[in-house]
Amino acid sequence: MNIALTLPDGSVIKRPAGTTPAQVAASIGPGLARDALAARVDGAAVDLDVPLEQDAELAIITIDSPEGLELMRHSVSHIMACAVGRLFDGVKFGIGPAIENGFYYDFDVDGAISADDLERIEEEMARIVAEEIPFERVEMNIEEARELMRRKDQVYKLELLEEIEDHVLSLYRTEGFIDLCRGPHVPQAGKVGAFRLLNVAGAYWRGDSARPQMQRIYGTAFPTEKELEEHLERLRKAEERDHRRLGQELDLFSFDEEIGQGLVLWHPRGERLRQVIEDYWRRLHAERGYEFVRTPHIASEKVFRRSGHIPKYEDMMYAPLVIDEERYRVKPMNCPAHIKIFQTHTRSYRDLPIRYAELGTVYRYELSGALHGTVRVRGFTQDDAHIFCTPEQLVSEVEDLLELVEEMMGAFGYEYSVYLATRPEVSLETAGDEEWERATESLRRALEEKGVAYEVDEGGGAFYAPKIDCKLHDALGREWQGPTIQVDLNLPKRFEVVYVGEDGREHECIIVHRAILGSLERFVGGLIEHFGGWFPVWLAPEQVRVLSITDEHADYARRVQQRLRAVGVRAAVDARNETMGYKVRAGTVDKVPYLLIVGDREVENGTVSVRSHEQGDEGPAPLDEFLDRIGREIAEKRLPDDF
RNA sequence: GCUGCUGUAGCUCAGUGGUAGAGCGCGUCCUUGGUAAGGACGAGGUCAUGGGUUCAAAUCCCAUCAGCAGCUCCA
Repeated sequence: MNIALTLPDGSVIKRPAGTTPAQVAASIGPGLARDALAARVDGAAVDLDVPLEQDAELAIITIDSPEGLELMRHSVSHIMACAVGRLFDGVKFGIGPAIENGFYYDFDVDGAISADDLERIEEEMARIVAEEIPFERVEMNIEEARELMRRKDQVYKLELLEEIEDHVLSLYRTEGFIDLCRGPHVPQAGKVGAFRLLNVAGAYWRGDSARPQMQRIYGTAFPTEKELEEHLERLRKAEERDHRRLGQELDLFSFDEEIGQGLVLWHPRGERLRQVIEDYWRRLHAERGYEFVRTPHIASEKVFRRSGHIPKYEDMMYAPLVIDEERYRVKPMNCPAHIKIFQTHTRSYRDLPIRYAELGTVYRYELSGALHGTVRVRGFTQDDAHIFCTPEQLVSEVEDLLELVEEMMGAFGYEYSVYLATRPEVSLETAGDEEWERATESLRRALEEKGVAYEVDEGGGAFYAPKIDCKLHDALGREWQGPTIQVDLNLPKRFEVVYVGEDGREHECIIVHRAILGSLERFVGGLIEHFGGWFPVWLAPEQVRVLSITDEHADYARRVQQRLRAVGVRAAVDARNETMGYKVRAGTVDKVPYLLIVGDREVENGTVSVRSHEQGDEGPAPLDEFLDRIGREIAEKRLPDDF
């Protein structure tokens, strides 16, 4: 009896029942036979040797598809597990999935797996590949599987089996290593591409810090050695952009053991960068009717009890300071203080909206292992603001915010995507369904009115607020937490924040809590990586460096510096007794966007010889012309060409 | 916080029981130079901190502190 197989191109072929996908692939061509890893039959992924018994849609999976790549990586994780089983005694296996860009496998072994072991494991894997060890699918019922894993003393697999309901399940055997697995897998180890083990780290069994910690080995695999190399090259490139590395190389910030973990020391260059950002931030906020306030770093615990932060977030707050027998806390947020300022007067609806902004430095406890450069720290500066408004004003306030977000993020060359995050499952109950609904609707309306494309993040809101979250896409294609706009449903009630309405009665105020940059520390860290340290001119800590060719040109160089400084350009002079090549290199290593070389010709003609990061040597230009040009670039916040 | 790795000059790193090293940077001198490293000489170290083992510790052991990777991807 023949069955009809429909191929992805729509053609139909007839084959005897019992034909396997491998045979079909072979009949189509030797190339496909060689590249085939698995098959898709009526949408379900299966092994190549599964007999086809009835009419079906059939697609051969090769390494060139995302699906094939993932499958191959998963198979490599099994090969790695097999190798680890060969090399170490009494290994207990956890799980080993394919992940984005690679795979991992968790092992429980005596002692630890070291970075040196990775090489041995890789070599063993290479042998397994060379031996073309087959991947054998074994089906058994759950009792047999349990018996097997009991016999092999695979406690983690037994635990996983506890949770499986299917009666018949599949296992894959790669020589001595047999693993519960849905499959499919490559037919034999020789079919996998180029792989590399990357690192080993601890990982809790099932991500639970109460459970045993296992050794997780991460690896990556690609169809070809070339693609693998390209990927490793990308990893190296990302490392070169690491803000921690650039922060040191460019002398932007540091940390010090005696100062404490997660506390940033901003050096002059880093602080200059920050101030440029802050000045820009202040200007935009002033233009949009914000008023600036400043509030203390510590406050009586009373206020944080009232705000609800102590009961909810005490774990993240620092221990109390006792002052005159009263307990104080280092502030973890600025909101209560802004509310107190609001409440120093009776507010009429005529006064609203009131927008208070503060670059407020707050301190929060983060697990020591979670700290990361300036991106995850224990003390950071929020670009915080609270908008006090009437319900009627809410939509237009949010619209205004969306404009602000667009303007600011554009200036830094960020694209971003927008999410409307709705009420989470566990959420503040003092605000009723209706209130949650109203606030969420206002956010939605503002997005619609502004024509902002957004996705709904169902249940992704804060405990106390629906919000609009923006995720920034950086130059390396990664995502960063960006601007957030939250309608606070908690604080107005707790602090009884009210205004007098047209009707002469008190009404509860709406408080919008928002941050555009988030934390200055994190934002600057992200910017460093986004630009790889080559900041656009408007941001660069040192915008211009004037290089004198010999001692005789030092005075002219300093005059040029003065002219630049007079128009607000951050300029330095390198009059060191060194060669031009040396100074040009130094300026390049320091990532200064413009180097101006001055020698006899320039002194004589009142020019500067321009070397820009983007163009290289541009030749001489009259100083006035250069002043115009850089002034324009700074005013326009011109971004590098590839942004 | 947990697991593993790491901590030597300002930076990057070598040194693995027996007198502390290199390159870069820094200083001085020579050199006065035209777009990514000119030459010579020199200064610079409680080898993260505190204990321990040893005739002897940067090196071995313990603790502490800090940094790095991961702890999110699930049969």
